Amino acid sequence: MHQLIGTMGVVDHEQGGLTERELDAWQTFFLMQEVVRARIEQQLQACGGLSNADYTVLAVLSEAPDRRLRIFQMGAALGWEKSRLHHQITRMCGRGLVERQRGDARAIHVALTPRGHAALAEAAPAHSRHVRELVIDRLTPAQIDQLAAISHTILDGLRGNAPETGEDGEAPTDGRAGLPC
Amino acid sequence: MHQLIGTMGVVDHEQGGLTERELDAWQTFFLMQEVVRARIEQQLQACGGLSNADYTVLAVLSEAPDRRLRIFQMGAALGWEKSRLHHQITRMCGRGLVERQRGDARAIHVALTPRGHAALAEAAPAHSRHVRELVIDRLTPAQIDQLAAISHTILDGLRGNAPETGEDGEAPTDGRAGLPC
DNA sequence: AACCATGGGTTGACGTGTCACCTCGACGAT
DNA sequence: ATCGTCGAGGTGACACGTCAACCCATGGTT
Repeated sequence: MHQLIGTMGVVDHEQGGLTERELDAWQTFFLMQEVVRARIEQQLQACGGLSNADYTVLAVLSEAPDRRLRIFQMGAALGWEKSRLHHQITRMCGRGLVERQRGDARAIHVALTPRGHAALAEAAPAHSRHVRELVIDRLTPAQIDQLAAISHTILDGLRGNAPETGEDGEAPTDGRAGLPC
Repeated sequence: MHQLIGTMGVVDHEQGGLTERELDAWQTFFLMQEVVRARIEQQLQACGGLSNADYTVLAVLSEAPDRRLRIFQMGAALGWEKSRLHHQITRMCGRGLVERQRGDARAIHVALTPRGHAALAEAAPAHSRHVRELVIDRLTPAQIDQLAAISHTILDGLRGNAPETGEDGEAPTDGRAGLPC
């Protein structure tokens, strides 16, 4: 089925410079990650009607001190944008999985409801069994460590060069004539 | 910033059974993949206004025999659902990146327009440079091979257990009483 | 006091992806 | 000839994420 034509066109080899091996690694990784993501999402949806985002939020909340967190704390914990989190929580509130609690001044907490906790408890075993089937059990212990090491390395690299959110120092005067490449 | 609380709650260790190392590998992998995805998307959007999906479609088309493909061929090549592809192509048609061509009987081809080819050619070098920065150059050659091997292994495993699209043999008579776990 | 900067939180519009369902021509069996 | 069905393609509703802008309380500056 999948032909692995992935993410890179002919145009690349000459100019950007990825060797055949690098290209293959990247394309295969990218496809794999897409498919794994999709499968996880489907499985979670099928057994319990949670999205992966739902599950993640529930999991983080269930680990929190009082089963509740302030939004920006969750954002920091998950590495999510506040806006994404807001929308997510709004949707989950609508389904009764979590609730917003306005603590006296300014502080808004998001708390796990009994319903949310039940949903998590019900979905968790099947979910981790599924992760095991799809990924963990396919790999040798050595490969699992390799994957962890690779992921850590890449993440560390990413922490360095931030996605330039108005870094104030770039092309100060020109009127955005061309593309910001 | 990121705290790696990832995708799994306390509930898991006991029941579903992932060891600490496995859990860490999975969570780190998942986070890494999310962040890499997001960065690639941002970069592509910033230089040339393409989404990653756009880029992929353009790349596949640019490699095709006559710079055109039938939709289902593209679907097979990319491993995408026909519906996703349809929406994607509709959007890209709207922007003049590709065009639909109705060949005499039944066959509908999607063809790269000059505009689409130009967009791809413009985006490609920066894109592969970016892939290099984010991923390839962070890893040792050995790690690149490991990543490729791991990805291939997982993908092969996935080809086996399909996502059960009406496999005709499951729970034939009951009225969907509980959850389909 | 008036001012503005910051940051937590919100909102809306938009692009993306999935699901379930629909159309329609081709083809085979009766 | 009619029916069934199969596969290519399309459609609409909805969930998810991102972006940019906004609200508003806090906490300095002057």
